[in-house]
Amino acid sequence: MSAKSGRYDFGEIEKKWQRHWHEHKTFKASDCVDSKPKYYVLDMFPYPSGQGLHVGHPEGYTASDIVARYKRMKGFNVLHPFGWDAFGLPAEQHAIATGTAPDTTTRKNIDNMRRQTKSLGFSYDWDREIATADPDYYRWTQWIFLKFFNSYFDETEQKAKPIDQLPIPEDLSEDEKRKYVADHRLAYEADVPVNWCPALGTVLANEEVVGGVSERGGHPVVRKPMRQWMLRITKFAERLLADLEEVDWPESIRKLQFDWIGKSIGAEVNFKVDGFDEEIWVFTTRPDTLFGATYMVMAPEHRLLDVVTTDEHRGQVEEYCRLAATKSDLDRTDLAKEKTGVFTGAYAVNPVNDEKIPIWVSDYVLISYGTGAIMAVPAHDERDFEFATKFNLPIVPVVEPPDGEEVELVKQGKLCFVGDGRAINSGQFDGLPTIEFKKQITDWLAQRRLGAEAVNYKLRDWIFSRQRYWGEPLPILHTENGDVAGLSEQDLPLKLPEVADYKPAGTGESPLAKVSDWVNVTLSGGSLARRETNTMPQWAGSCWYYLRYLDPNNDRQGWDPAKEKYWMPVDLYIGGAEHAVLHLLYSRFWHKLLYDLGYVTTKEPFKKLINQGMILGEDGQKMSKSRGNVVNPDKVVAGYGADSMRLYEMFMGPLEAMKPWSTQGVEGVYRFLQRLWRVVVDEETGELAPQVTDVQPDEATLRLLNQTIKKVGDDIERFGFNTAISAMMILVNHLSKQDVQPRSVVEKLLLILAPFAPHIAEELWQRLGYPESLAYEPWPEYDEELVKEREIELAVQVNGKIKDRIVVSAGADEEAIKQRALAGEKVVAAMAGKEAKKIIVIKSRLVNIVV
RNA sequence: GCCGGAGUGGCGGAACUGGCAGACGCGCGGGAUUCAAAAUCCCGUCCUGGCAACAGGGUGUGGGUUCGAGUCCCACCUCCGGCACCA
Repeated sequence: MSAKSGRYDFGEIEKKWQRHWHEHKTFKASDCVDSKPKYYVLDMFPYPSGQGLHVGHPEGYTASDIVARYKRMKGFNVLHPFGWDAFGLPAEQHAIATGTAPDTTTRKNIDNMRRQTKSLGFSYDWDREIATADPDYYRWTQWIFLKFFNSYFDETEQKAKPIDQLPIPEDLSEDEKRKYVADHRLAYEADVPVNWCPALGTVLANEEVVGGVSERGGHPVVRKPMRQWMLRITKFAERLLADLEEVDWPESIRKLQFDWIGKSIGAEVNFKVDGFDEEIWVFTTRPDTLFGATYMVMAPEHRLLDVVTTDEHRGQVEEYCRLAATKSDLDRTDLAKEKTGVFTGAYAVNPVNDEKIPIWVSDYVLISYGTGAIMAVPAHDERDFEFATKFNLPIVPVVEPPDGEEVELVKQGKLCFVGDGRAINSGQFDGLPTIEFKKQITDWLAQRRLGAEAVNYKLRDWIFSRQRYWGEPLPILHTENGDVAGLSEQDLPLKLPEVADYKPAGTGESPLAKVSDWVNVTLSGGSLARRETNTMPQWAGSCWYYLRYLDPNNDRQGWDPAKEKYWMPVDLYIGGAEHAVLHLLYSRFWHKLLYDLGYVTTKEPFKKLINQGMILGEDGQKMSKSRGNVVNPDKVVAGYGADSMRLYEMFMGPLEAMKPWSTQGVEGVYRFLQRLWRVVVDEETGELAPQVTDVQPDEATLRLLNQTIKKVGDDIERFGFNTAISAMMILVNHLSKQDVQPRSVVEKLLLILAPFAPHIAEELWQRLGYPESLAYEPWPEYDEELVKEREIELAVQVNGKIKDRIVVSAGADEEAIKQRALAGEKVVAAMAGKEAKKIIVIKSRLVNIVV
């Protein structure tokens, strides 16, 4: 045991204050307090993995915690909650392998990660902790699903409405009515191609398929249409796009969402099929190139393909389609660069010139975009050009490029040109500029009912079901007469049943299908029904968790409207960039439904968004078990304490940047905290250091203190935590060199350090004689006058090179500065007798003498 | 291929709307303290030449604008991230 009993014992101190905060409920957030402005700081909640917390997690959590603690000191009523994204594949896979219930695994993992999270001293209101796999939580996830199921989208008002307000055409039979309603629900069933692995008897997610075979086991995977639940997110595409204008998000994330939604404006054009009473619609963004359409391509899955194919070509076409079905999306694109396709034997009639063009089938046309068929204009589309070249199809140029040497090549059909220009080979439209031509031809088509302006989005409807056990059951019944009914809200939650084993049913159904006494239901009237056995995807619970935090224990509503009105929107949302598209888009989508139905009052859920960067291993590589470079937060906390861990993660570099871990770097901030400790505490005795007295600080100290208070506050506001810490280091370095430590300076230092390193700040604050926690102490003010220097050193340049330095008073006028600068010996020497042509004086910076 | 972001000492990184490049930390070198070590403290540390004063060079590369460029403009190189036949 060391003789120095007063050392910085972070272990004891951190335990003590974590207990204190817990027992005093220091960070309990009070709802609807009108005397203070509110501030809602949210972390992206983690999946409770068996690996436990990763050093990447505390990075974002520390940043948000600093803001939360800072805002409390600035007088805000802060909501800072935490919870668990508890449904997920790993627990289910563990269950399949070991038989342990996912619920058991998940609880165990949550307990461990909660312990780890608490050990870092974040100021969460733990009374609001939630877990998405908890029936009291997923009851409301199911409730929102029923809102989707029981709503339709009113196109004219561009908003969701309750399904009972849907106008139904008069002359429909009961069956037709039911179908009409089903077709308008925002949650609906459809057959869509999914990754089906016959060997595993299950459907795989895209990331589980590598090179056409399953990631686990390497079994073949085919695209197979299967019945899935879908959410009609495409109806909200326009609003999801438009409202991106309202959020304060990184430009890159907004762009990502913008591109993901992928709006394009063009026209749909009707081509008759020669010799058939059929017509094929195509979508194009370049209706001005219609005269250059020399063939047509249909996707292998196109409804009319089988109809138009001639007997002579049927064998080839069917073989091609069969092959295409075995390709994953990835094979269709990346791996198979070379275009493939076969002729169907059929011809379409180009509506602008009545020319017959051959119809081909190729998988470079996607069934899921536009109409599933295209008019091919090889002269002005790279993909069509490649295809036409390979299969010797004609190339007719119809756009003359503005100028440049490639004009002739384009006109000869030897070069593909995709830009704007003037129309050629286009009959009466010749000479029109592209933009004008687009308008005219669209009108021309519309008048003849051969086409119309059309908008398409890359965004697809969301496949909202998984053939899994460990997810929210869809609250749906399939009745004997073939009807699909939502459960009534009183019957929620629909809990997951216990199952004998977690293996998939093998039929493509979830393990729930094997639980017959759960699946089979007798309705009140005595008729039978089957429960939906699909469960929701992992994204579901995270789509609305920020709302449940507002009122986590409410068993009558998902949340109290008054609390929603008070707390929303989330003022600051911090999390990883990997959720840039899906999670953020999906929750925006859910939020908009809830907005339309009047359950929330803001259009957008998250006002400001920050993405923390990834933390790499000490070797600069991505952390992974196989590389053996994973840093365990528990070890860091045990070795240096939570305050050092927090401080180091913030000191590493800008929050958004990707940066490598360095254990020696942790030691650096640890030394900083020890130095601070010794400024305040006598290490030998453990008493308050005798140098800490009530003296007035000297001027240099006072100026530095004021500058530091200003810088730390400003830096927190702009999330520049690394530079804030560096400023505090400068102040502590300065103080540690002084013989006396003015109490007033030390106290203010502790207050501005508290958001970063709260345990040591609380401990020293208490040792200075304050009985209460500093969590709600007002943030120190600074004196603007004391931030400015009294005397300033200026560099004196001659022709841009520094030759001398002068010290002037802060108020010195330009003329005086010039005189001082010119008087210096070194300057005189550097000017070598020449006349000063121009003298530039930048007050507080430098003087430049041009000769 | 397309779209973002970034290139600054041995390392992580600072540098406000163009104004003293390298703050702060790590590492390294030297010293103090110590029987010795750990810890701590002090000094030094962009590169080149010089014992030194000092001189010259320097923010991925090449140009440009400017009294002055890490910062602005043009062209290019490299790395990272995302998307990937969306007609």
